[in-house]
Amino acid sequence: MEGDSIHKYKRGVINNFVSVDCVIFGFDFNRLNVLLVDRVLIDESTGEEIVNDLTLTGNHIYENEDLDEAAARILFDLTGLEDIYLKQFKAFGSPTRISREKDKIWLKASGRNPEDRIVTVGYYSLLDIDQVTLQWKGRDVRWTPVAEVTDLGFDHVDILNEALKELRKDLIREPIGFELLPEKFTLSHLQRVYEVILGVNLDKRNFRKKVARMKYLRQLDEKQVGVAHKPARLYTFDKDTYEATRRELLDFAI
Amino acid sequence: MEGDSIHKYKRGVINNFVSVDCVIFGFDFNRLNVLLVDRVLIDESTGEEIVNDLTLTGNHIYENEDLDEAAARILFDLTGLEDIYLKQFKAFGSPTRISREKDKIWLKASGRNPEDRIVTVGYYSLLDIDQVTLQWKGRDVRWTPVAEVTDLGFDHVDILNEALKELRKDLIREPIGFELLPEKFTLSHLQRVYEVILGVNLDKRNFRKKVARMKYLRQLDEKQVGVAHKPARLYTFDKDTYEATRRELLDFAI
DNA sequence: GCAAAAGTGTTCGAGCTACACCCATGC
DNA sequence: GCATGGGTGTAGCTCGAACACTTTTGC
Repeated sequence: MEGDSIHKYKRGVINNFVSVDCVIFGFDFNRLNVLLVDRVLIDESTGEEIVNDLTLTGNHIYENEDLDEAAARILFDLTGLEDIYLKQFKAFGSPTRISREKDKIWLKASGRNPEDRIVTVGYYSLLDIDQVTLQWKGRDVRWTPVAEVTDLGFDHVDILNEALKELRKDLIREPIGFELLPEKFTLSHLQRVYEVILGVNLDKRNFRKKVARMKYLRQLDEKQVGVAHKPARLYTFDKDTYEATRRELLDFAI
Repeated sequence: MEGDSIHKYKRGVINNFVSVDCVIFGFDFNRLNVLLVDRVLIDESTGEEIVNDLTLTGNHIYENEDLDEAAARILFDLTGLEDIYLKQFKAFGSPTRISREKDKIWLKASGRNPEDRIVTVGYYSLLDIDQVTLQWKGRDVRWTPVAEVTDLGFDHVDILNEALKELRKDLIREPIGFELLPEKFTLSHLQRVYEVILGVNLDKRNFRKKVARMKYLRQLDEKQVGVAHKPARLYTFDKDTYEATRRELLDFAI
């Protein structure tokens, strides 16, 4: 996997002034989760933990690499996945982004100058939670329910919150919910995606009537197997149908 | 005005790696326009024009300045206006953003290294076209109909197109159309904003029924004066009512 | 046979679409 | 008095909201 990555993605001279941070969302049918990496720094002499918290996954860009490429590279390094839903949502450039002591200590220990001004570009990603390799540059990676995230390194709580806002907006307007599910999914699972992320309860019958109108959600001749209840029909997203039937200008709301 | 600007906005050490570009939209009841600045370079010895085209307005950020501040500063320098609708819409970071010969010549003449990698953050702005001072750093500034823009310096055509896409999306979803109009406006003018930007024809009666439902568009006890037809009632946007009555989750569309 | 989730129809009201004529003003 | 845009209502249809019961499977 790492070998592929080295060939597939450009590596080159690091740009020290611009980075990309990825907010990677996964869904476990009960909660929305975000992929975070452990940030641990131990004092060599005393054995004391100086830093021990979590961050998003991010990286400086390479000089020969576009922003979208950098985000795809980070996502690939972290998950081994490609062709994943990935969207740039906001650039963060406050001059005081890095002001907490532990962030400065961490940067110094990583051979960086904590006084450097770094502008970071945020991407969020949606993927099927069951496909991920939880390893990144020797650091532990873990899924954490978004609702339980309280503090993160750097300004990553801000970045996560902005990603969430954008995700909620996009989820309402564009068909992306199933990006968090396996390729074949049930309508109940899809409904859960909307309920959990938007924090609402939806009526099952009304939801299904709505789906029936979306021709691009295609019913398959397959059912769930091995479940202790009436097995549900499986659906899939049909991209061609979506492209063909999407109405460019829906209603507008002033 | 310039004096104010120097006091109001931070000036400091320039960050050479990140810039902000502003796509400033104005509306003249027939067309959507964008504010562009002339880029002219004349060979001192021969008197020959080496470069003569147009660009968006942009600038490097200062080290002590946030991205939003930089955008507001640029907008202020260019228009003398503050508290104007301004929205970050996308970061542009292709390593080949600056590859055309005339862009390199221009940068060299401005004392920059054209091989430097610069990531730029795009903002778009909506304002009343009649309030603008058309002067910027000694360069001529002009309103140009968006439909007539064919080529611009650097990658500014890409930036403009992305801004337009974002504007159209936002216009449908959020009440921002009147940002392009004077504080008091008629419903016909508002309707024109939607028609021109979205490229559609709207029914006058249906449009007005819709507006009647939006309590935040408040009818004033004032009418147009000096027009050669029945004078129209004036409306204004009531921000408090908007904040109070906005429904956070409208309908969702899968 | 029981626990668990799948699947299905109707009624009501709000809002979208389409469509045509009279009104107030300046010149 | 005429040219110009302002201002208004109705009918049909689609879609959203609310609401309860039967079906199929594993155990």
